[in-house]
Amino acid sequence: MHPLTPLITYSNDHFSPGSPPSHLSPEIDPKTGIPRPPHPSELSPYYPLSPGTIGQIPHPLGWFVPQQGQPVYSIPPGGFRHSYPALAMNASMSSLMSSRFSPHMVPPPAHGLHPSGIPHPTIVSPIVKQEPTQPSLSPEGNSKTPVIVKKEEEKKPHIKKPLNAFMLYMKEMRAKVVAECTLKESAAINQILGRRWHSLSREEQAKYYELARKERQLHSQLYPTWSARDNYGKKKKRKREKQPQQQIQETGNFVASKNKKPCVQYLSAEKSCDSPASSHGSMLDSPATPSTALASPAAPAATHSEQAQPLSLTTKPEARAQLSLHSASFLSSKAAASSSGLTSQPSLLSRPLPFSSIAPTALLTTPPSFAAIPSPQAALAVLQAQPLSLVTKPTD
DNA sequence: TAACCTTTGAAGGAG
DNA sequence: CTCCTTCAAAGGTTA
Repeated sequence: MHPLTPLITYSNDHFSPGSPPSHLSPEIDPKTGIPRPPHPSELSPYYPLSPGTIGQIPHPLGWFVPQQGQPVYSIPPGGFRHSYPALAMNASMSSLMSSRFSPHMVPPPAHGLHPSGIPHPTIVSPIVKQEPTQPSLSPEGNSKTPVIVKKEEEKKPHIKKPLNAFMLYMKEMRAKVVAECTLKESAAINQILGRRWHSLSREEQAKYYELARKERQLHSQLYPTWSARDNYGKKKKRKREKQPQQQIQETGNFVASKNKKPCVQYLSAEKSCDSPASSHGSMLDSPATPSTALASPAAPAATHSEQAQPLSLTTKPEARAQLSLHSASFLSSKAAASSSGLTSQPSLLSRPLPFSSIAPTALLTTPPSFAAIPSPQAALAVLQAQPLSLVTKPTD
């Protein structure tokens, strides 16, 4: 499918399996307990920019011209050769950097700069799906100076959002799932991936969270003035009348997440190849009984909550609902106990459970015990079977 | 041809 | 602070 394997650089050799928390902990924001952006000095080892990577920035359309006084990429006629000033060059060049953010930032590298050539740049050519014209600009285009300048600015390449943990995971695993399944629709594949994501072990998810964090760091370093808001409107607006929340309220079905097409449509189709997945990633075609893989005699009680919401305490309504349903057991679990800050810091609930906030020992000693529930669907069924009224506020 | 679908997570704006 | 919206990838499907 993909001529080039995306996320090549995200292979395990960039991780030290099982070690994420150890180097994450120092980056916890003392205030929030959330992993904070590292100091620039911390960044270089992860995202060292090679002359090549800088050189991969696309055409100097003028958007590189320092804006707001930021020191940025002054592009020599021959292309970028200088390192990004804010970042130290390092021989150990993170391939992440070169592959994720650079590939298409550059005209074909004269000296073979992007070995990976991974086709999923953060920056895409300005030609890509830009609004046909700049509405804000005068259609006549008679004036020049201010308009042109503005035009130049608006012509700046579309800087894409950095991929989040799940997106990174999807890129890495999609090919596998596609290969294992007969399915081809991305929507279906994504559903499978979503379930497998939840079945990943904490350690494995931590890898992707960490990667995503690094991506964001690098992204922010490369494009200090970029805002996610910049991309708003770049995509055609969806023509959905009903918002997910509205739908949920209307239906009263707290599990009917997102008001999207019934998952059944895809899930039923992918049944054949979808497996509850394990943390081994090699169980794409494993039977529907993951128990053998993850058989963990201990911790049967925490199974529900972990299965339903193994890691992410997202802001999604359904997720919160699930969390609420199981908050008691969840909070009484070992993981919860290890991250005692959870209860005292509500803000933590609004984002993925920061791995760095979890004691490394907890990450390592609380293996996902999904075995008790045969499948995510089963877990969901359990959740659905529990009336909301049963929600009890966890009391300590 | 372009939007939709589907997933999770991040970010930003509104209230 | 909470809630909501948008976008990120991807490719078959649909209008």
